[in-house]
Amino acid sequence: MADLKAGVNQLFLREEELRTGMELLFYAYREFTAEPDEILAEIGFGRAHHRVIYFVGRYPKITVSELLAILKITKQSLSRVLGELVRQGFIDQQTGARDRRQRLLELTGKGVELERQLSETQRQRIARAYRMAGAEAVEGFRKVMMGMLDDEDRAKFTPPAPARLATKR
Amino acid sequence: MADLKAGVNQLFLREEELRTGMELLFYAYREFTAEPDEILAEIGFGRAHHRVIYFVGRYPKITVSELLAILKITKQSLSRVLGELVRQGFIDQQTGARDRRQRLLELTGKGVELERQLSETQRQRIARAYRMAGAEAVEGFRKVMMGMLDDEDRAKFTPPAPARLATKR
DNA sequence: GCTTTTAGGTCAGCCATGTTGACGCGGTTG
DNA sequence: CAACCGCGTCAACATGGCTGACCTAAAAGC
Repeated sequence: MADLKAGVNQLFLREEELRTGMELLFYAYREFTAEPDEILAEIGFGRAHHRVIYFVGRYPKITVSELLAILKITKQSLSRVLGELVRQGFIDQQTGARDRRQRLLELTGKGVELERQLSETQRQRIARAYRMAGAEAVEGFRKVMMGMLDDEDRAKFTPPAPARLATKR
Repeated sequence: MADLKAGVNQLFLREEELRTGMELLFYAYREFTAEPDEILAEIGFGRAHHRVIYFVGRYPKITVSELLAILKITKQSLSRVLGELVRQGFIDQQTGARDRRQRLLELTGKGVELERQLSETQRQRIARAYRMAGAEAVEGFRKVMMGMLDDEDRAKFTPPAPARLATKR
């Protein structure tokens, strides 16, 4: 009887624990994107533009197909926002040297500035959370988050050389 | 000189650390929603329907305004998906006893079944991540995630009585 | 008891961002 | 030189946000 009760209770706790995880992800993601979204709205951009700017800043000289592989959207969807960013001078395209079909993407000065501005609040939010939680908690956070990813995405974090560096350019 | 170098290196690590946090959130959220999205697409629903079903399941007899406060969308947006869910028999509305203007929302059997099906993959994903990372890591994960929230959302987790229980019904 | 506020719904239209499908151009490669 | 590939583009559609206007019925305030 006591055993049964303990079992039930454990199941309940587990259920609660899992729900907590789901909700933390939902709320955190929403608040994480809220502030940049406001800035973006002012200049007529959306979250999609932020993602492109972020990853182009993260991986300078990234090709369009590499970017597509990261974002996992169609090239038509990417094209819309990328085109605007290029036309408005936030991103530069240069023809690949080795393969002249490729467009290597890079932030302009203006692009770097916007990226910095957009990500600043997010960086602060994370930095605050890390500081409040402590180094050990951060390690746990990373472990759990990694565990949520599929192998493909997990690979982007583990190796000394991220996937793209293994790709011929 | 050594000090300077250490400082620079620490800054770099910090920058990398923060970027890692941002990206973990991006990838994890995307994969977290991918599987339910597929199921939803088959029955002509979208992610918005899932959110409504989830929170109605989580808080049976929740009112429309409480739901709006959680989701932080407009009532017109909610109305669209909630209406479909009610008409198709996934959610029941009953008039509030104390306040007859209120519609208390509840999942039907059909709704419970769909909720279970949708959340199952997410539960598994989280359970897997928790299991792989260990109890201590989970505690760290929770701490960091909580630190990312604004006070308002954080309050939903901390108290023995969630905000809605303090609300008169 | 009358007025105001509140809970909820509805119509209409706009926007951002995702999708599919088809097609074109130029560069690379077997 | 043919086939494939990287990239771009046109067109059409769906989802899910948004604003603004307007409605009913119930509750609350005076």
